[in-house]
Amino acid sequence: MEGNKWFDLVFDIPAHQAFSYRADEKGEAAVGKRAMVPFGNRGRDSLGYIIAERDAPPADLSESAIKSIRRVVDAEPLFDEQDIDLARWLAAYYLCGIGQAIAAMIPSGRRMVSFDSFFGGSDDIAAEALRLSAEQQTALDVILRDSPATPPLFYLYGITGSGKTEVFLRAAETLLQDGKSVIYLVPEIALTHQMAELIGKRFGRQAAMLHSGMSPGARLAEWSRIRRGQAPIVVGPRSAVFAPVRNLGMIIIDEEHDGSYKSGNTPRYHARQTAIRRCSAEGAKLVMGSATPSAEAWKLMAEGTIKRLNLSLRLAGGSLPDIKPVSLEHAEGCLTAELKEEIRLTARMKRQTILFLNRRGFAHFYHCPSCGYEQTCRRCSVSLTWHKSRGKALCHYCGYSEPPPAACPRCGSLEAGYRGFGTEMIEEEVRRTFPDLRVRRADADAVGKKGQLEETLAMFRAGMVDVLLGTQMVAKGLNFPGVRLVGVILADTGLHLPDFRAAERTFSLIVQVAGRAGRYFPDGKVIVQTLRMEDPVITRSCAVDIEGFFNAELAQRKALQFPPFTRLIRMSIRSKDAARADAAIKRLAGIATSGGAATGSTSLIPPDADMLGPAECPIGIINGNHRRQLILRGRSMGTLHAAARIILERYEQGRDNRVYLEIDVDPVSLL
DNA sequence: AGCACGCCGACT
DNA sequence: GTCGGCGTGCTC
Repeated sequence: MEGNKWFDLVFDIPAHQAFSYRADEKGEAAVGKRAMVPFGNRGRDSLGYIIAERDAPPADLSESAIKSIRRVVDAEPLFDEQDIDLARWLAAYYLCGIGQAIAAMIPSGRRMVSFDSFFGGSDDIAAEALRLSAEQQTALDVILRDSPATPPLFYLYGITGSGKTEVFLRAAETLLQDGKSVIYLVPEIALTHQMAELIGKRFGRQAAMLHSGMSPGARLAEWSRIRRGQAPIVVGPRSAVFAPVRNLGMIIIDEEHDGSYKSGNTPRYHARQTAIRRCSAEGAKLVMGSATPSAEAWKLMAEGTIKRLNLSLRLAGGSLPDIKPVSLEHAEGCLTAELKEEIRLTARMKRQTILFLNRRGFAHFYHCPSCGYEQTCRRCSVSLTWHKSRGKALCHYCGYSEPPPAACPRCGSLEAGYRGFGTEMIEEEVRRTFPDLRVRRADADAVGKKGQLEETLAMFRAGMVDVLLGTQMVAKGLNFPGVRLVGVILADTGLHLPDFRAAERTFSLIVQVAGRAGRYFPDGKVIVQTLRMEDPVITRSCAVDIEGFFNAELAQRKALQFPPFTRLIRMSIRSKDAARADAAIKRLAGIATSGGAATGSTSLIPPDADMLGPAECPIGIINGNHRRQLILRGRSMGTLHAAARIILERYEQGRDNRVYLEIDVDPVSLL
């Protein structure tokens, strides 16, 4: 009948199918809009994404079974065919529902909210008169040249301070002049602001920012502005890879090695992988950059798939700081004599110190020397962490706490106590050793309150703090001109983690932290304290020998058949009930190796692949959830995908409702 | 993912 | 007799 329309909708559920609905009465429905519809037995209407229009209802459905769209949410579409295409790819690659993929791509705000644009709507654009160095100019020329590769992949490889950002911005300017759009991805930290400020100055109102701290309504407003073509350059963290720019010319991935480019929840997409796909579908270039590339990128550069562009000089006149490994073996506390001496010297020079503590792994745990007892969380099986200010031992995964034991609970020894290095303990030792210095701590505990981190960093930048003590968050990308000394309290924490990327992460962390020192002066100094002076990861990171590190690391990965030489799909099971978790992972493994009990057929694992596990996860219990995992490992993602799809399909029939299955394609951490 | 349906055991 | 835990299956 003329005027009658039907639409296919998808929902944010694991199901891999669309549902057909009759058009709404007002006739506002259209592909790309969201709509409220009755769905299943749910009490209230569900939010669906309209992905297709049709002239007739599906043949296999009776007319009466089809419900109508109740209300259309959006006045204008939020996504188009190209976006739906990308969602289909995401769903197929990351093994999730199409609706889940769309939901991850689209802002969640229901109504647009006007907000103070970060850029203040200014039109005056600061013209950078800076001349590029020869290296920068060469890199820029290569990036802008037509390339036959699809997509063209480039990597600005250079030490911190070598001027990567300027090359990115120049390339962006040129593309914008050609009427193209640019997406500039940054890691998910304070860096977004720093970068946004720079880009706001440079591009004025043409720039848009999609920040995780924005309200859903503000995000939606910015999204619409981008979609209308009013902001051809977009800055943001990983989700900005979905920014609805028109005529995409280039995606930039700054600090490519950063772990925050991989999503931690479904769909667990990687912004790099997604960017490659987008660039290839839309004919755009992909330009990445870092001083410490990921192993994946390094291998692709070695093979020539990614064109490597070297930036070797520090522009501000500073040179790479001297990085000195120092043994912590015979130190009394957690500060070696060398480090203390340098802190003193730095203070006398009226300059600043950053002390970096990598807390992961085994920092500050309760240990009994006579019987070996360790105080661990009864729900999470990890060591409890001693927090002196609260007078409690805390679990870092679930928040469980216990009072400190007076004596060893198992053998009664009075020699038991807390060992290791926590930020609090170091803070105390630094304050005790240097009573006249102004010390501030920046870690997850100290920045609990909103704006406290910003305040601490602002004070540090303004020179009101002499020693900044902190974890990862002080390591990344922040530039403090007054810093002379960086001290790494214990470099080898994390090297013992049961994860094949432990060495890569430790290496890159040390090099990145070292880059914080002496960016603007030639006298930067880095002290790396370690209990493993001979460990090649430590010695090579102190020598900033990336070549040497990756030669060894990639040889190791190849020998052990780990990425980037293989691909992984991790399937993990989570349940409050240990027996259920065991049963579920066993069933999953059974399906993989024998096709499932019912069929009795042969293994679903492809000939060029194998299965690791099933096993308890390295952290066996988190928040009362028992965790099990198995890993499919193979040479090609194509065959792995095919196998995983069949395994999951069979697993779905007759699954236990109190068990959760999570799929991680290309997992970045196995913890 | 929700959520209802329908099936068995143990309680006011 | 019914309340309620738990497996099963569907959602246009």
